[in-house]
Amino acid sequence: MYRIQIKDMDFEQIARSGQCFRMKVREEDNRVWTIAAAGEYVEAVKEEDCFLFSCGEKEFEETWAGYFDVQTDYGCYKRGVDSEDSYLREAMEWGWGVRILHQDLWEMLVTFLISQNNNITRITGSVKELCKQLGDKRKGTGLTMSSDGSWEETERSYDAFPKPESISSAGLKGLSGLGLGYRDKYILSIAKTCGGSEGEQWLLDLKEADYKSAHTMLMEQYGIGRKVADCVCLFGLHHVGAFPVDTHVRQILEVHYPKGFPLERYQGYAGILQQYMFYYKINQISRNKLRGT
DNA sequence: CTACAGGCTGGTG
DNA sequence: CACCAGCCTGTA
Repeated sequence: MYRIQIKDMDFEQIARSGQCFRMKVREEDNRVWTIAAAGEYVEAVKEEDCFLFSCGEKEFEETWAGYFDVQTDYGCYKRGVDSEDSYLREAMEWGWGVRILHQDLWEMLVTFLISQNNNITRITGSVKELCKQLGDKRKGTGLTMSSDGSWEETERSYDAFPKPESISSAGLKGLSGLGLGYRDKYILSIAKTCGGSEGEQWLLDLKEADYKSAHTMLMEQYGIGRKVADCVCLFGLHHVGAFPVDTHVRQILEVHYPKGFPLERYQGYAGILQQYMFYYKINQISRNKLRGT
């Protein structure tokens, strides 16, 4: 186990911000967050003023510190926002613990192909089922509270995200029943692109490319348009200047930024601000419930 | 029942 | 170029 203090971070908010679909609370104990990413698995709980992870310090530093973007000070971004911009201010206040995760590129390609013209509930279900059907079964370590009230490490099994080759060999037939709908052919196509040594090289090239070239490379792929390409850039390549415009963000822009979002002002990190606004928007319903309206 | 999901493709004007 | 019908299907 490993304890660490991380500012500006909240699991609930990150999990509900629509950037990852494999982070959820344990059914048996809703204090425990389960996180599966890039073939690894970890569980974590929030304590007084820090977080407790089920892994050791070494694994945390090698895998999860990067994943949760802990080295980045989000306070800087928040302070840089226009004090006159009340919408963005409110959004950041509401989603104070939102961060942009460093997620696996291949997983983001598949996940955001699934996300198109789709809703979060169904995306989550499809990703879960995809891993269950085609991913490796693995053993990981989780957290369980013992009778004396202290946390202890316990073994868990989980489904890893399937490799490109697993999806390719499954074919359209193997992808049916996952609730993918017409997106199945896009998933199969990207699996073929990413599979083998040639596919690995393509992924490496993508990682080395700058935002603009990466976006172009992504747009060339079957089923990937402007929005999905931007999501992959932001969540899979950590080009935080990428600013995905979906139906929600478009509505936000129409209502709150009729003259356009000030991208020039926030050049290089507008994607982070987009995430606060997106989170604020999609959780509007639960926010209204809290207010009693 | 209809409308709509963190859109994209392919065809048309 | 701009425009847009059609697409799978679960959920509100």
